Formats: sequence, C-alpha cells, structure tokens
Amino acid sequence: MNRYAHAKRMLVAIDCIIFGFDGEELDLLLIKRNFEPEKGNWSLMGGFLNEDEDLEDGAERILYDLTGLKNIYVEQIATFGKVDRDPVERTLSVVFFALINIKDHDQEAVKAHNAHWITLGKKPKLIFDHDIMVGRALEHLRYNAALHPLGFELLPEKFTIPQLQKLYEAIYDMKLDRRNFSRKILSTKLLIDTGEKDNNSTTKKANLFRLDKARYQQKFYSFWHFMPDPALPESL
Amino acid sequence: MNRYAHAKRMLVAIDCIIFGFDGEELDLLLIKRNFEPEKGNWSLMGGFLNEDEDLEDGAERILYDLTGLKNIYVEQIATFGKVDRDPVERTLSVVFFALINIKDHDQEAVKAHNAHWITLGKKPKLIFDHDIMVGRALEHLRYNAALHPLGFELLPEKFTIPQLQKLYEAIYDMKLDRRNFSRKILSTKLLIDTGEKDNNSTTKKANLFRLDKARYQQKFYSFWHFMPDPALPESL
DNA sequence: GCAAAAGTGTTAAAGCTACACCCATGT
DNA sequence: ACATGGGTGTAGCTTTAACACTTTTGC
Repeated sequence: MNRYAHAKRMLVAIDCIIFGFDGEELDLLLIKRNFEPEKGNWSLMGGFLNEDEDLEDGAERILYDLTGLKNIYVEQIATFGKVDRDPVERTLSVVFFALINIKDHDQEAVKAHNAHWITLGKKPKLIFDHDIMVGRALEHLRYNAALHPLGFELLPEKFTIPQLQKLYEAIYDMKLDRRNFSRKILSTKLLIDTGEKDNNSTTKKANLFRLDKARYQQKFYSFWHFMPDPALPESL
Repeated sequence: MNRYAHAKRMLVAIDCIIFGFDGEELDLLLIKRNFEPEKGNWSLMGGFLNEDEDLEDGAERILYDLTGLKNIYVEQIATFGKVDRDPVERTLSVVFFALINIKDHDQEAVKAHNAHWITLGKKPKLIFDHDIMVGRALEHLRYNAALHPLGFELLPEKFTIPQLQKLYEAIYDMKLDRRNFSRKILSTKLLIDTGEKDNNSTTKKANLFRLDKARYQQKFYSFWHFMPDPALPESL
C-alpha cells in the first residue's frame, strides 16, 4: 500500500508578524485588505507557499515584498492547523516573526500593500486566527528577549541606553530602574561606546552605543536573566 | 484575481520525537521502517495529516497509535519545509515533541510498529531530515527544562530527588551537586513528600515525592533558573 | 539658576557554590 | 562495622534591588 497516494494535499500559507519600535511603544505592521476574502478587514501580511520554494525563503519573499528589506531577523514561531481556520479552503499557516528597525522599511512598498504601523495597544481585531498568532508572537518576544539580546534588532545601528531601556519597558509593559538597567546592560560587554552623543535630546545628551556584533554572536545563548520573576500570589 | 486558485496544494506530514528516561539516560522511541520509502532504515514515528483533522489532533493520533497513551506532554516544535526534504513528493513536516514515562507505553503497539527505545548516545542515522529534527528537539528540551518544570513529565508518578537529579544530568550531560540540587528543587515547593520510601534502593531508601499539580500549573512560567551559564571563553 | 534627563556609587539582602557532617540500609 | 547512597547545615562569595548624589543641557 502506498501511504502517499491517499493523503490529502492542502494549501500552505505563510503569515508574518512584523514588530517595530517607534521609540515609545511596540508597533505591528498590519494590512488593511483590499482583496477577498475579508476585504476591508485587518490582517497580518501573508501569502501562499510556492511549489518550488523553501519555507524560510517564502517568509523572506513575503517580508521583502512588503518592506523592501532583506537580512532582517526572522524566526519561525509555530504552524496553525485548525481544520476550519480558513473559511475558503483548508489552509495551514506557518507563522513567522520578524523584528525590524521601523525607520528602515520601504515606504512605497508598504503603501502599495495598504499596510500600516499600528501600536500594539491599539491593534484592531484581525481576521481568522490572526489575533491568536499575534498573542503567541508577543509571548515569544517576551520570552526570548529576556534570554537573548534580541532587542537590538528593533533599534537603529546607534542607540542610547535609555532608548534600549524604553524598548524593554515596552516589551514587558513595566518600569525598570534606570541605574540597575544600565549597569546590567554594560556588564554584558555587548555594547561599544561610539563616543558620539544623541543630539535629539533636549537635556543632557546620552552616549550613543553600537552592538559588538562578534560578541553578540558568541553570547547569543548566554544572555542574562533579564526580567524579575512575575509576582505570583503565594497561595500556600 | 483569486489568490487561492493558483496556489499549490501539498502533503503535510507530522513527525514525533518521543523522549523517555530509563533511569540513567535519555531514550528516543524510533521506528525501524518495514514500509517504503527507505524500508529497513530508522526514522521518527510519523504520518500524514488527515483532511478533517486539526494539527494537534493528528499528533495525538500518531502518538496514541504507537504508545497507546493519551494526555501526554506534547508540544509543537517547528515545521520543516525544504523543497526536496522528501524525495517522493514535496511534503511539509510539522514536528512535535513528546515526553513520556518510559514505563507507561503499550508494549504491543510499540512492537507492532517495529519501534524501539534507543539511548540518545546510540542513535542511528535517521532518514530524510529527521536527524536535524532530533537535534532541534534536544535543544528545545534543554532550553525549556531549565526554565519550566518539564522534567517531571519523564518520571513516574512518584519519584525520588536523586532520580530527578539523574534525569537533569542526562538532559544536560553534566554532573550536578547533590546537596545544592536538592535544596534548589525543594525551594520551588513543587514537590510533595508522600512519606513513602523508594524500595528499589539497596542502601538508604530515598523519600518518594510527587508533583504538586496545582502549584505546577501556577509556576510553569516562573520556574527557576536551573543551569549555570555555559562556560564561554572570555575572548576580550 | 532651574528643570529634566543621564551617568556613577553604595549598601543591605538574597542567592549560589562549595564544602562537611550525619543517618539509614544491606552485606 | 563498613561501604554506599541519602538528608541537612554552614561560610564565603557573587548578584541584585533599592536607594542618593552629581553632571550636562536648554530655557
């Protein structure tokens, strides 16, 4: 008996959760759909996997299409496979998660796809199971940014420590102590002082740092334990 | 234009990495294939996703088929999607990872599938990209067992602290200090002393503990930082 | 000179590591 | 009684959290 013969072929979609950071809050790049199904509603950027295309290549194609960017941070999060998740036809969706510096993207491409940066707090309801996907991606970001130096992917080449702190505060939706944060970050030796100052500031100008890329590679899996444990009720 | 019409439908497989613990080392449940393709070679347990079946249900079906077990710990790890990963026909594989107590499985079912428990250290070469999948699963286990109380899934209902320690030593392939381990584990308050003793021991009989299930649920995401940071060369 | 933001220092508590010592069991 | 493995205690070190003070800049 040939096991392949009787198995069902099905559609495979790729959906991308694209995070950016505007300096204050986390943003998502979302599409206002001008095509069916669910025309007029909000969704993630996505597309179907091509016949002759590796999965990761498909994700990169879709991200490039929308943002004009290559070599950005992309990670596969999970595959969603409920039978009826797409009302048109059974479709699996492999979900990828991308971190980009919000200043870098191609404005024309974004406009052409009718895409918009939307603050996480103001996210509209999305189609299908896309809301659940975003939830999972945020979980993933929180989980991983505490263990690996992921945050840098969301910042420009040169950044200040207070900027980095704001990013972490946005990711975890909590306030952090400025002094301890700075000490902790510097103790990783992942940052190199460029000697330059941040001229955007109106008060004391902060030092601009850049990432030590070699050390970043080396330390990716031994980042520090960043967040305090979430406070849980001590029932018993 | 209908985007669905021109997209390619493809096969979707599910492959399961099944970990067990024999008291000394980590084991994998592997299949010696008595069917084509790659008949006679070793592979993971797997199958095709059915038309009317959710992804997770498919994984549970396959695991139940082989082990006779339900309600075991299952997690989706990743989807593998290289164009030529299956030489017969393009097939995506969604990989799941399961932890079971090695004593529990249905011997008959295992035999019927020509499956065998094999110590991780003696793993034969597997077909297709299954070796890479196992590598990823081990990574996942190491990563997550340090952050969540996963280890308990691999042990029987009642277990001793030295048993648990041996399990962690097997997962991380390192020796741990008996005294510090015990203190650390007990400080989580996740274990309840049953008052019973382990009669298998030939010397001093260790206390048997069981998991505090309620507290386990509660603390799943705030497990302690288990492993010391991997020692890295301090270049610079 | 004042307000606002950034950089540096200190100290007490908590957690971790590396040990030593005692107890229970089978031979 | 002794060898083996299990349970508990402690001292010193490191890390962390919480806090105060000083510096730079624009107005």
